[in-house]
Amino acid sequence: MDDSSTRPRSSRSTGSARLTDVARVAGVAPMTVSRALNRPELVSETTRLRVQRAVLETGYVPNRVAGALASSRSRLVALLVPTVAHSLFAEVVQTVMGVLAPQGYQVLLGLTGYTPEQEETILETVLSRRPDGIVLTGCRHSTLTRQRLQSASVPLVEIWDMSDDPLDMLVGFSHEAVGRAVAEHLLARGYRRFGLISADDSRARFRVAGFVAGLEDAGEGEYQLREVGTPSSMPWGRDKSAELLDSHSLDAIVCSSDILALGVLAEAQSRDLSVPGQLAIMGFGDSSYAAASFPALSTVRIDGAAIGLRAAEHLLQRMAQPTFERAARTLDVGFEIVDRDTT
Amino acid sequence: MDDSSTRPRSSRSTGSARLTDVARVAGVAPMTVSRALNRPELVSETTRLRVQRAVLETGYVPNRVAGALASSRSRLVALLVPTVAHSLFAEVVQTVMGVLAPQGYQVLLGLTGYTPEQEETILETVLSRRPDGIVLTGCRHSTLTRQRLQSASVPLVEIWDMSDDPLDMLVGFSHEAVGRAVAEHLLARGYRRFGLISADDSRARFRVAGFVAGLEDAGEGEYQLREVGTPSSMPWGRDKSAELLDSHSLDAIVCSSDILALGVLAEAQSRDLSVPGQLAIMGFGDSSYAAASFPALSTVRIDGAAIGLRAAEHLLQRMAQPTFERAARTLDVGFEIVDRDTT
DNA sequence: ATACAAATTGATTGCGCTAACATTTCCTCG
DNA sequence: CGAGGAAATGTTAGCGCAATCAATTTGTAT
Repeated sequence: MDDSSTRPRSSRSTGSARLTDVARVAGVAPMTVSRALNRPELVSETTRLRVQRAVLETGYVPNRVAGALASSRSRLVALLVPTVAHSLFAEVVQTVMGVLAPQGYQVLLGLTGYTPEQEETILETVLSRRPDGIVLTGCRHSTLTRQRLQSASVPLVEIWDMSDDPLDMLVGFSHEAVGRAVAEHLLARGYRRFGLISADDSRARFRVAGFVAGLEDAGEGEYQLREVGTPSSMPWGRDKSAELLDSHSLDAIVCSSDILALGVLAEAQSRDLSVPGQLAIMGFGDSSYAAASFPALSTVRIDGAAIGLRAAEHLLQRMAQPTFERAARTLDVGFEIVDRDTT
Repeated sequence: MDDSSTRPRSSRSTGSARLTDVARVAGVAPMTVSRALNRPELVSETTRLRVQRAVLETGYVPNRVAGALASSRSRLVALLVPTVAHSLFAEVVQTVMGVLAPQGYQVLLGLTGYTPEQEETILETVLSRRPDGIVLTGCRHSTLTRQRLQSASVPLVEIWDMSDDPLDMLVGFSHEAVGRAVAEHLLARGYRRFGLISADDSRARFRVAGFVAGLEDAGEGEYQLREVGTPSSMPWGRDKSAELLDSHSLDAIVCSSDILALGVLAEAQSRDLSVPGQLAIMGFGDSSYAAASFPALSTVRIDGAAIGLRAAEHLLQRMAQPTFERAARTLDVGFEIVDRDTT
């Protein structure tokens, strides 16, 4: 009999169909419904179909909140990036989600800005959701952040950076190496007097440090540094380059992002400086528009998709085998200097 | 007494500190700890401090999964966009999160691609988390999607589109109106023979339809349409414009995104066509690089930040007052034709 | 047929928290 | 100084699901 008319409900219930409702309609035990939905291979074909029909009839939508509590598996991955308003991080988000979604993981997105304080706050709220895995941008975290991550013992991938002692897994590239490579590249092309325009975030600073180290190693070149606030934008690039050009005689300006470089380019054009004849310009990121600017922007290409892909894959592997391989795994995806028409 | 040495734990427990552990250390009831953390105004100053100290001592991180189950409030907002690899949607994500995070809401991100099927799948998994609110891109949903949204009765904002019968709240602009406005604008400038390069997503198609309607209303102009796949890219723009220019004599090419327009621009330059003298080009979106291309790209500006902001605000209001004002609220944020140097 | 293992289904219990109500403590005022 | 109410705290009982183990059915070999 199917007397589904009366069902007692406490005042705290949400009112929507539950597992037990489906079970009653299908004429099986709640546990069997749970299995039919989550581990169909444990259930006979006939009951599976009956359950399926009952689900449709009741309009049942599983409550994964309850499921997560009961099983201590949230099927949630936290993804923490500074921003999505930057195409490189957007690419990472896009790729990570593309890999995780088919595996049944949902993504809890967190924007940390560029400050450790915000990272700390957001990490706490994120951990309270008990994610099965975390992808975290950067390797420099506050002490509290490191403590929390360690005691949470959640599979973790740090991305977008290199470190000698990652907390768990790591997929990225060395910002210092980028800076050095750019320095060597530009020195080789004969540029000597550099302006540096850098965002005030820690990774951009590492690239600057690498650049300076590159000059020192070569024993050549001099530089002027200007920092800009976040988010980087064309006006920042334009203003700071104007400042630099007004006060110094420069061969080249190196920027911590393509968008800043575009601002520099605009400033150069407004001064009728030939690029790269009178002023060379170097960006960072190889954004989609870098190739389309005129002249086409020289820059450093970072493969955000590769980082996202590998990070997600590592995470999946670790989540599937939580105990296996606790040794840190580090992957350097490298970078590439793209020599277009501004250097 | 503080005999916190032995605490019985079932095999199903996760092992980390719970509310009861904090309560024992603080010497109060679990419920008091819950209140001290979630509704501190209900708790005396002294106990609040004792609880705070106990939290630090135990390293307690609240389990919001359990909290959500018990209270039927997840403090989760689902945000569904086609992609974040497009700066306009990234801007929406950025803004929505910027508004919601300070209010204690976390964001569950879903990428729907541009297909109703994916939207359907993702919506189901999203609903299983029992979000307190949903921001959904677009107004055209499958029947199942509409049913699910209605029976879930979750505060909902549809964005990025206009509709006469929104499911709940709506913040966007009319794609048809964009198409018409572009048609009128270009006709007024004397262009008559148009190429249209459009992505194969429904909203881009509406803009095309609007454009065509604009031509028909004016009784002037002719057009050739080419559709491209997603994601849009410079090569798509370049290839399709080459195809169009090879077979037709055109005054202007209208694209469904700036990145396509950049491809058209590249093709025009490779053919030594003067822009806009021999070929005018129109983009869509006013991406950051539109102003930086050479010549600077004419386009249609959409204020993604405004959409995200208003959508989040509407959602917050509705979530705070679930029963109040069930009447649909619609907001048209409009758009603006940005006339730069390619038209 | 009978015994035994494998496959399938069911009953119980608890994940960690908060709603709802009960109780105690504190304060105010006649 | 005790009544009465407000403020603070405690107790109980789930939220909806899956881990666990028990019970049943099915299949198979002798």
